[in-house]
Amino acid sequence: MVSIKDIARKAGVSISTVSYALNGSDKVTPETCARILAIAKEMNYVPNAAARNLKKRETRIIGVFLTDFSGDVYGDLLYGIKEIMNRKGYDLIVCSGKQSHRMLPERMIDGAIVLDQTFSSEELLQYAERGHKIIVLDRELNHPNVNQVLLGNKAGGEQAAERVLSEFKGTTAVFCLNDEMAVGFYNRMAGTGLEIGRDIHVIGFDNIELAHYLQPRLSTIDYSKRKWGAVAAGQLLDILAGQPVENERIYVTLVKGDSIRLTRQA
Amino acid sequence: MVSIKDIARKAGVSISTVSYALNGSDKVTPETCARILAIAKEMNYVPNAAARNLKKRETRIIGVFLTDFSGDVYGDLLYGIKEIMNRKGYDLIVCSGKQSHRMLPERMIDGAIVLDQTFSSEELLQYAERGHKIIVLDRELNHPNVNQVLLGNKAGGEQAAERVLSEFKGTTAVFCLNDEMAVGFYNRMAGTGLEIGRDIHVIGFDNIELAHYLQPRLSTIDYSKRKWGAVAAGQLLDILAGQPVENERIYVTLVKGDSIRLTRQA
DNA sequence: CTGTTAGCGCTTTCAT
DNA sequence: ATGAAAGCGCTAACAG
Repeated sequence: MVSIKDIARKAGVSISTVSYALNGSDKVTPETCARILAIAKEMNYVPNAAARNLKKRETRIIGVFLTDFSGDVYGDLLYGIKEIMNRKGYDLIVCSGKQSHRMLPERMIDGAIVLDQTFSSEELLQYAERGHKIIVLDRELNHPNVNQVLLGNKAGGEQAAERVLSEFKGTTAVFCLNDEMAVGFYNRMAGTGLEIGRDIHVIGFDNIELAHYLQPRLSTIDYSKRKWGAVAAGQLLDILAGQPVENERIYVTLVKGDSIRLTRQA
Repeated sequence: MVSIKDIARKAGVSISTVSYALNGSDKVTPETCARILAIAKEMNYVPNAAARNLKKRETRIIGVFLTDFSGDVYGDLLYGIKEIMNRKGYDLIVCSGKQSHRMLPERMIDGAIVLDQTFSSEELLQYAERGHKIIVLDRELNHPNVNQVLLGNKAGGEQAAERVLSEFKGTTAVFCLNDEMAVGFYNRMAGTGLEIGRDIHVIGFDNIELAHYLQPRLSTIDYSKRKWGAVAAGQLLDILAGQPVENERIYVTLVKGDSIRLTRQA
């Protein structure tokens, strides 16, 4: 493994000069800099992340914690996060499972975006208390180092559901937690003689792609997953920079399908 | 940030004793060990990953590189990988995008599983040449530090497709790269008057959940994504341990739908 | 069984 | 403009 020490030796300069050159400092003459860079390239030098992290006390990586890796929802969400993070020179890693709980306290990442109920609120609060910066997407949590971006608002979210239920005149209504559960419900209903949209009414959440292809087409609550991620990322960057931020909510809307029938137009 | 130095001071021992105690070495008496552990806990000590990584020259983390985070395929694949990795005390991080290309050379991870064509084969070969261990899922690559797990085999894979095409007697057959493309193709065909399964025949790959809900039901190539991931993980662990491994293939099978009609039963 | 010590590779003051 | 040197937090000889 070639280190700056090797480069320094070969270039006949000190390691600090190499470090400066490698980091584009203007403390080194363009000539020296160019020479060092050339030697570094020739020697296939690659900086060592652990050493840099240890010294700088930051990794420029943020972690996203998910309950699992499956599901249609995460793709856009992560895209939204990544887009914002990369723009600010932060890298993104996605983690799941028990072992991932060490990442934040052991300082492998500079901050976290959490959509994973296996992190208890006490645990997160403890991290926050130690100075770690966290955005939660799946709960409310009050701490200077924690911010939240939740779904729904007075103009859309729960109100849409409430309106649906209040206007609904049928016999049985089912409000599924999300579209995936709705799909499971569809499957369970198949062959029972009960018809969705007539005998039983279903409404989902997330508006996954599959919802469009169900028969009858699923009514569901939609929102921009990418926006959700982007807002979360922006907030994390802000609190990492020591700026105060307000909690935010992502608008949600009702996408009408045929799995539920209302008396009036929704 | 509390370090082993702080613990050592408080416990009245040296930092090496603390380190030994923390790592469960039998070089420390149970009493000393217990006392140190208690103090560590009391002080909310958490080890610093960067320092450990720097010293030990390993991170016990492996990276999975994907072209993007979306899609139905990755969930099971990652589950398969994680299951095996965690069992051996390795952590898993999932990465995507340009910045993720630094992870391996900068030694933030001990090895990589690649399903991402934005990594050129030359790039991967270069990493392998420097000693990094890699499993590729999306190409063939011959190097002692690289292994591959590809889909398909003589009994299933390409042969299924070949058989489908050879037995097919219609006018137009479309072999989509994967189910997602097939879905796009269905949508493009909608309202054209052409009927899938009669005028145009389609076969996909991956057997994503959505395939079951398409009308007509999509014929597709199926395989165990979880197995794919598990085999890849197992191979990576083997080459990390310095053991020789053989390239492997994952069996694939044809799932017959109504999007293609064969003369004989497939 | 415990302590001393020498780094791992890097950044960054401070001196020259 | 460059170098010397300290030290980030940890592990692991080696010495006692």
